[in-house]
Amino acid sequence: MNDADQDSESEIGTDFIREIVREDLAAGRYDGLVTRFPPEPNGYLHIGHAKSICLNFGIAEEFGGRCNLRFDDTNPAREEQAFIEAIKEDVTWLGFDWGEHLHFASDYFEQLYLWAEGLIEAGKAYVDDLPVDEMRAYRGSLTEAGRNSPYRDREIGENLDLFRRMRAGEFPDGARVLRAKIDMASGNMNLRDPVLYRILHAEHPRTGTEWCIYPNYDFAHGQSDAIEEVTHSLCTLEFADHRPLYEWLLESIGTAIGTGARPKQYEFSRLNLSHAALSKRRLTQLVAEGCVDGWDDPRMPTISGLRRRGVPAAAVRDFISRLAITRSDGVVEMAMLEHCIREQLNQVAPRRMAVLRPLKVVIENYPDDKSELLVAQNHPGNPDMGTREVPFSRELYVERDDFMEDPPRKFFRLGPGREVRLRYAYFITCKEVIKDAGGEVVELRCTYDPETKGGNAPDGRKVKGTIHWVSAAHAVAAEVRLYENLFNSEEPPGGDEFLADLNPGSLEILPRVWLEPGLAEVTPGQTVQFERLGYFCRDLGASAVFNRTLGLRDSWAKIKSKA
RNA sequence: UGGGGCGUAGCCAAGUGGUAAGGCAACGGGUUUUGAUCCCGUGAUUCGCAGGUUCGAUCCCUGCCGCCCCAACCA
Repeated sequence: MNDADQDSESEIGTDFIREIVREDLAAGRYDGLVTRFPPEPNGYLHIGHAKSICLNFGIAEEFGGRCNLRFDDTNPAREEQAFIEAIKEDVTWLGFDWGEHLHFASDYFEQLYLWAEGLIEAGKAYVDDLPVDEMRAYRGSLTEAGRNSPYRDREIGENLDLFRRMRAGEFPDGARVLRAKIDMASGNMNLRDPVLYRILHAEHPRTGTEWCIYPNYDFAHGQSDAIEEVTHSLCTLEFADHRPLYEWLLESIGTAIGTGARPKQYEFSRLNLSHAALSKRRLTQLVAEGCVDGWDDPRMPTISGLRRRGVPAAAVRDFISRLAITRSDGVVEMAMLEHCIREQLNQVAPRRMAVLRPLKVVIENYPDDKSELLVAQNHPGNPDMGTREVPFSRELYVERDDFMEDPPRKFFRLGPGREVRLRYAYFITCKEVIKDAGGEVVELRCTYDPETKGGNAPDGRKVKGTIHWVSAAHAVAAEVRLYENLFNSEEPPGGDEFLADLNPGSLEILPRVWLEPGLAEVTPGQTVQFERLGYFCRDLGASAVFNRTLGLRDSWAKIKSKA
């Protein structure tokens, strides 16, 4: 092995799943490595799914295997074609490619059905007529064993006949189900004769009305894995209790892949993010109740929401790569994600100037009819990104927060009599504060020092503060949307109470902000840094709207709050 | 009176019979025409608790405590 190989080897994680994959491959237990990402198309993908996507596709890449995109579309009552399309778009945006391996559990309905008949013939499955509530009662409880259904010992012939008639559409929804015959006294509820097929006269997005019985998750998942020759079936912890059933079914059906081995299921803990809700149920509710603008609202933790917010896919991938794949559950702080976003954007976002909350400044000693173009760097840390010209004139806008009439200690910005630097322009000194009848500051009269053009004083005099600005006559108006966490609590409460925890200030709209003229050219989806303010992304839809991806770290805010 | 998991700093975690990596956050300091970036520095006498085995335990054993998941014809 050469150095390069060792380097790439060391980049592969050492989590327990990769450890298992490494061993299985070294021991030759499989012909190759196959993983799969298996979403149900009943909603949009969120950042928790990104963890699974990065894990499954990542492992496939690292070990020279492949990862299938498989839609687990076994419940037509909740699934839609639109979700299928959205999910494909999100996986692609994240940077992964399933190649030829786009699959659907519904592709296997016929095979699954045949296997079900096989199970009946082997005396391992039966048709049960118990109504739902009775079946629940027969199932027992967490501490009490269940009882056998009175239909459990039907003849194989009768079971086969009934199951075929279920398929033929002779019975209404809910009339009967097909159950595996395992053990009604098992401590594992999943083994108390789990339902395998239910009657559902619903139109399926892909198979239409061809079927009126559908396999459920347990009967479809493992077998689909086997059909696709998946070697390592990775899922989240809540499915750990299903593993014995997963294995029982593959064993009973007798499927095997490659060298005769079977797919194996491994579980890892799901991602929880602070100040957010990461379950499809809750996200669906937020959309349905109009708490947000839709699945791609920039406040949503969905992949499409992050995208619209201006978060680069690379930042999401980096975030996921810093997470560990373990079996312990916890809550990852939003600050971790924010760090990854800033780190990424800091490198790639061109710098621009924009004033969000304008305060007019008049430079009294600057000629009324004059304007000039000043050179500004597009990225101080990366000269390769070049420079641009920004217009300067007598009347400007600066940020209201950059002026204080009675500045506290450590405030380095504008105040009566103070001198500051206008970024890439001149030093200016505040000479007079103009207020309206209500005592509100509405304008600052200042003077500039022509000798300081570009931002440096020939006499070597220093200035503590540098503020951004925009020329009033040349500025372009736009709307800016400021986003904060959707929830106040680190961990929003369960049930429906999570809605009460919604942050009412999660969206603030600034209808009229002023941008330096060049900003009119930014294309939808492009992110720039408004200097000293944060990263802003031109909205995908509305024109002249910028979404704030994230503010810059603000140590002044800390100093101020301590004082 | 069930079954399955998990407990290492505020958060995410590595580690493993030989004396606790790293990242995020926080807090100091330096550089700076973004109070940004960047750079440097600061944290566990201790690994849920209590016993035991051992020359030595976070790692092995026993007991206890705490947290998560499971009783859809959802996935």
